[in-house]
Amino acid sequence: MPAPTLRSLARELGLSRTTLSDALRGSPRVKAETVARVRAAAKAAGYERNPLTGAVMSQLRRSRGQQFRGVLAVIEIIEQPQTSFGVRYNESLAAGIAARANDLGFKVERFIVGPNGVKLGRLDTILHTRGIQGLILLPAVGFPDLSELSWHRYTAVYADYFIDHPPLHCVCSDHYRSMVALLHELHARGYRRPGLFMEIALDERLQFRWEGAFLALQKYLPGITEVPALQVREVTRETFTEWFKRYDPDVVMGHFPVAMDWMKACGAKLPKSHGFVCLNSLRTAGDCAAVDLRTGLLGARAAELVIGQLLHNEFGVPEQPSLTTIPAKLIDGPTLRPMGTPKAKAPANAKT
Amino acid sequence: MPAPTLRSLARELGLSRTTLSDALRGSPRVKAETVARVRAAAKAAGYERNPLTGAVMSQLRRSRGQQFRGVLAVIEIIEQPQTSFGVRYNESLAAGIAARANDLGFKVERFIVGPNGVKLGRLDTILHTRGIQGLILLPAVGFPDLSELSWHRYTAVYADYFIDHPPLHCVCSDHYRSMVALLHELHARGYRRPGLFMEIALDERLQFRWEGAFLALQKYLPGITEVPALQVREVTRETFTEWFKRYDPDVVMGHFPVAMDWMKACGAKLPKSHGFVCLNSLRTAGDCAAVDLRTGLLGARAAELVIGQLLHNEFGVPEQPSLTTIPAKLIDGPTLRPMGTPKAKAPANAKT
DNA sequence: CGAAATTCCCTGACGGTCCGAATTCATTCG
DNA sequence: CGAATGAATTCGGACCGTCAGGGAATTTCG
Repeated sequence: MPAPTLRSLARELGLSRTTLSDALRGSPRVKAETVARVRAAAKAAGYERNPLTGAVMSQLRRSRGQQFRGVLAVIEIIEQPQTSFGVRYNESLAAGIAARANDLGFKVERFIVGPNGVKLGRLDTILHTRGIQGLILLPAVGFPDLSELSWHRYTAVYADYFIDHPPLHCVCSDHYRSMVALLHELHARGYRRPGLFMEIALDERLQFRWEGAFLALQKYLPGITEVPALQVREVTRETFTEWFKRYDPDVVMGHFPVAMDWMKACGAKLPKSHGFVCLNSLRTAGDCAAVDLRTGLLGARAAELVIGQLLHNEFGVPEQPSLTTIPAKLIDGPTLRPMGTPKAKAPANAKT
Repeated sequence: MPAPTLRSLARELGLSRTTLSDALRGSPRVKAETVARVRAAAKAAGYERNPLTGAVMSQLRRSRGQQFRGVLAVIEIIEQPQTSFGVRYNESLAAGIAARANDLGFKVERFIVGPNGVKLGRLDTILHTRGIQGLILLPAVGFPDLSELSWHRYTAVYADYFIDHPPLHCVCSDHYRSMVALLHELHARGYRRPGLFMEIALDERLQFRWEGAFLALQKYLPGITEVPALQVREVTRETFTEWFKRYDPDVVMGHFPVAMDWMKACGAKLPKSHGFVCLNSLRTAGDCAAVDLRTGLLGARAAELVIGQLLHNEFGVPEQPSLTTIPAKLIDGPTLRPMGTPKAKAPANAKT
């Protein structure tokens, strides 16, 4: 059975398509009794109005091709003061979202939930009155709870690993794969004692994907000397220096570029004697090799997903949430030996 | 002067509205020269295509058609004889694909590439003559190369972790997350010496995500006694038994249910003294706890992605491939202690 | 040279909206 | 009492950009 349309439904009821349209939108032009009859029949026939279609038609009809844009809400949940890095990360995501949304005929509006923004209940009414149905949630500290929103009205994507309240589709960088690719690259450049330092909280929210990949690859890349990862609550100069001197990694990976100074203070020459890679290019000033998490692309993909769902009239919490990931990319820099550089010590009896 | 519309512009140029529409979207139905002329005129007149309007219209036109909207090709690349498990896995995926595709008005057809099927070049012509544009590639052993196909005609998804020739969107189970969830569950049930055995080849194609998660979580779950993973080229009774006796894990995870027999032969009682979880429910006969990789859901999601791209006229290799994953689910079974069972040894001085 | 394939463009139909016109029915006024 | 006014409802026309199918003109091939 083909999906019912306004016209087919009108024929069945012996009314005109116009009356149906007006009735379903609750126009005062139509008698209340007729409205009720039409709505009941529509429900019985399984007719579903696509609000986006309606909006487009309306604007089209009214204003002669004047550029009409749909609206996406980009929502930030800010419970505590943000770090400057967190701000950069979210801005970069938002820029990617805005760019892709614009290509697809949407504009974005930012909302902030929390002490310095609106309450969740207030957001719900704002979105409702503005007719906004597509939401993109920027990563929040901890595990946010948005189950209060009237989800039957919205379709949404969370730009982080997972969210349980409610369980939504997520879009995030593929940290595991990125670490794997990074280690392969470093290995190809001749590094054999890769070291990883990290604040536990950063990796914990990723379910330790950075370290998980690091541990597994240390085992399976040929010729590696294992260096235990430095995982601490807070990375300080003292703990780093102690670790660095004790295990002497030939390349260091971590989030904080300041570690380069600490390494130099230990006598390391970058890139001659040691290498360094920052695990997030947004934390650097461009003066070292770094991992680009492709936040712009992530935002773009998030926008695509939400807009696709809007066009297909899919609202509410998905039956089965999925996670969409994009691998990161290494940005080369002056803190790494280039490819093909002879290793510090040429292997005596190399055996591939 | 009011904003120009497709129709007004068409009148000026002496063309039909359809030709304008096709030209502006770059359809191959219109001569290149005409396209250029139209585009120039549109620019001069200040006509701007509204992508949202176009998308909505397209959606509307298509959905109105009969329920049959096209055919998806499900393609298997079989270079070597398949294992019976491999067959089950692919069949389960295919079933999920077919079900979801059917809901969305698509039919599926199976194709086999390889010694017992068609050559790649032949497949290309078959797909072309049949007018099939949406492809879903089932997992292949190794890293298949499909770059020969005329990709500008197709839109595709690969049902595995990654493919480089060409780089396509992929859909796969989230093995890392699944292992994390499994270890948390086992921990909650009181197990403290989880053990993992695996054939290297199985984990290698997943970039060691099973073991990566295992290694990381062993470090961070409280009260765990670490048991080294048994990673071997081929799991035999001898190697398993030696490992099992030496480290005495209190719960064993692995792909091969036969290990239960080997454990029993060592004196283990399931579930009383030891637990067992099979890492892929398709390998079991339903007689043990197992991880359900949700192949049906994966197939469904793959179908959704391809159909979404078809409906949006997105063909060719994506600009940036992404990976979509779905977490697995533990199927409880008689080889695990239920929740809340007192541990074998109550901790003397428990400290949460 | 005739038949078949290809290239290129057009007509017709479509869904949901807005606006003006048409229809019905009650009320008011000459 | 008949006609005019007005309010309450419903309908028809026109419109947006798209898609499916058709047809004329050109090229290719037997």
